[in-house]
Amino acid sequence: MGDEAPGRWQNAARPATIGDVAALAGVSVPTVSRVLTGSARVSPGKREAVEGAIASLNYRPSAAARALVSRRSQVVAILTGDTSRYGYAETIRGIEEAARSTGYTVMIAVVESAREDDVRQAVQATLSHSLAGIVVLKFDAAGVAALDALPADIPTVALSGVRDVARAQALLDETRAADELTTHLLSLGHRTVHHVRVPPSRREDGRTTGWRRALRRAGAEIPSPLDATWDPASGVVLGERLADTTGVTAVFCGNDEIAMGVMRGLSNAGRRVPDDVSVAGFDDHPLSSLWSPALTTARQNFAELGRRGMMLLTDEITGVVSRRLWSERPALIIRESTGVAPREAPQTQSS
Amino acid sequence: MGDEAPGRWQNAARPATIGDVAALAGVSVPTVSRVLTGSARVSPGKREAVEGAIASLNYRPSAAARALVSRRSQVVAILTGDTSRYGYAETIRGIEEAARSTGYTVMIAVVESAREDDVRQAVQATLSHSLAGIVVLKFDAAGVAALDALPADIPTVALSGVRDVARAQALLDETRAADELTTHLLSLGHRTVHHVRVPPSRREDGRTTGWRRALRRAGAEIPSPLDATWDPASGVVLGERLADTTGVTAVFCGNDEIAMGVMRGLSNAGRRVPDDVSVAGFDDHPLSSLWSPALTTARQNFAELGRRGMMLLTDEITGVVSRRLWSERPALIIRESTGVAPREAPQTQSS
DNA sequence: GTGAAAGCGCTAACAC
DNA sequence: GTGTTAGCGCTTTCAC
Repeated sequence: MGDEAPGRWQNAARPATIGDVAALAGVSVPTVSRVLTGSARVSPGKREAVEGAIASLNYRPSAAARALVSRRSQVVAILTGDTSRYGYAETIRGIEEAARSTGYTVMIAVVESAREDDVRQAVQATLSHSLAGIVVLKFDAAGVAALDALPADIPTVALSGVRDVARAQALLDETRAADELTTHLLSLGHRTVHHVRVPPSRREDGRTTGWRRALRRAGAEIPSPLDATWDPASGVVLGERLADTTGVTAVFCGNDEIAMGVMRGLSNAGRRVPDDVSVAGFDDHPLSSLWSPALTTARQNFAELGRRGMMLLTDEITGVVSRRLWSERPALIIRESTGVAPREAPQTQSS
Repeated sequence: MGDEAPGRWQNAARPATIGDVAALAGVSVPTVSRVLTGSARVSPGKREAVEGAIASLNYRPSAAARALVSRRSQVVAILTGDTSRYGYAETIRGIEEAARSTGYTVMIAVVESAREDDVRQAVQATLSHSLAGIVVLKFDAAGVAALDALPADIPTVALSGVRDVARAQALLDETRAADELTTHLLSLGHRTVHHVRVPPSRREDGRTTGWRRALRRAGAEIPSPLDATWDPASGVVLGERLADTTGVTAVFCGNDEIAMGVMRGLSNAGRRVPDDVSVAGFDDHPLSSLWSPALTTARQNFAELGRRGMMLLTDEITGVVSRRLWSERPALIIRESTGVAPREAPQTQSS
């Protein structure tokens, strides 16, 4: 034995197993398991021995083995079309916070587009990892498609702006908020409100629906919405175009970043905000209050949406009976970018 | 048999296993495994039978069982102090993109603070999930502490602005970029450059070091840096304070969002940017080019940092010999917020 | 309370 | 090429 290389196998990087703990503590493997999971009473003496062994071996139970045998997991997946844009990132932060405080770990699966192979790839990758449940961000077409592709037998929560009775859901009532914001603009004397929308998740998003509803109720003309991309710079071109359009005195934008682009475009074209044109955004982005002029908007509490969604998911997982719905109305934030309509609509300045 | 409730067990929600596939295809379990993993040649006939069975059973291999037996995993963890702020979110997006294109799934573990229990909790939670490797965002004190707490025997990559020879690393050379930006400001005739920094990851971050180095080299006075929080609004107060300080004609801010706050504060105090005071940021935030005046900054390609970091991790995992380092210098973006120094330093306006 | 035995779904080692 | 055997690290019966 003296010939053997010292610790050739013993000191290998193999992590300690439950068997090592049991051996060191002088108990059986199931007893260690009972201490770990608290599934049954263990005598104080053995419990201490086990805890000592765990500490001295720096033992960590294998999540893979646990998931395999118990058919349960402490991992929740987030299925989403994006991770870094403001609303998405904040929602993910909320989910992660609530998950961590409940002992879950989050896994992220990005659905690149609503194309069938992208959706299938994301769903397959997700489902192969034994999961406790799934949170789907139904913020865009990719998220909507992903939710549709999910089997019904796994705990799932949908996060979005549109009610969907089939699943547990947390939502921000953006239709109501957009209605209020548009109505506020009309109350300032604007004859109508133009609309620049971000890429919709379905035919039409709540923000557009609420805007349309408010105009219809007021009997105002309903201009065709302009389509921006997610890139704030796309708003610049649209702002310049709106500056060239007769009768534009108020613009409601799908989010604050697009609104900032639109304001830049308007100002490139010599229009002053809010003197010539009022501009409102949506979300209450952290930079909106610092912008000049500070942006009128509707505050969407995305982090809270994520937290509440995760709480609903916990209910789904544990089988707790709940309303399966959480909803909040974004609050109007009136700042400097909106004001009373100009006495007469400014004329087109270009050529 | 006719008495048995139809499909009482057969149709239970139990997902198909490799055994089900083998039975349906009329082959052995290992043969199915060989088709799945491509670990050995399988005759075309059996391969087709297996693929047919997989499709008709909608079979998905269990990641838990695979990880358990093969001691390998297709999951990489991201250890980070934050998920939603701009640089973090973009970096995570880059990691996820590169991971997905290589067949990995990402798991997120947030380290709440650099406090020992927060770090231990996050590290333990991470390591219990059998992982292929770990990417650590060393952007803040929490990330630095987490990296230190990680065992050396698991593939790891550090992402940050400071060189660290012990580990594979991707970095953005912010020291050089901050030096360049400061030097640019001095070349515009400013006698010195004030500095507002974001919370540093260590004693001092590269941005501050580069700023200090440029001032020292030029023989300029080195003012004490001002400390902002991560909240852009914290810049407003500092901007107002700088407006009250004699001799402030140029300010270099730790990131663009703080710079926007500082500009708002300066403008609250009646200072014009860049006529009275030049302001530079760092990062090239998507809104920086839309701000009025458009922000001078250094572009940090965080998404690329994430992608490159993930590629380095793949090398670490597969044992490919590589330089274990990727680095890029942020490019200077000169826009409207910086200009030549005013003829004489503006006097304090307050009281 | 505690241990022995079984087995989760899969891959690795080894025959043939 | 293909099947048989063994076993990854745990939890879960089931005796005692």
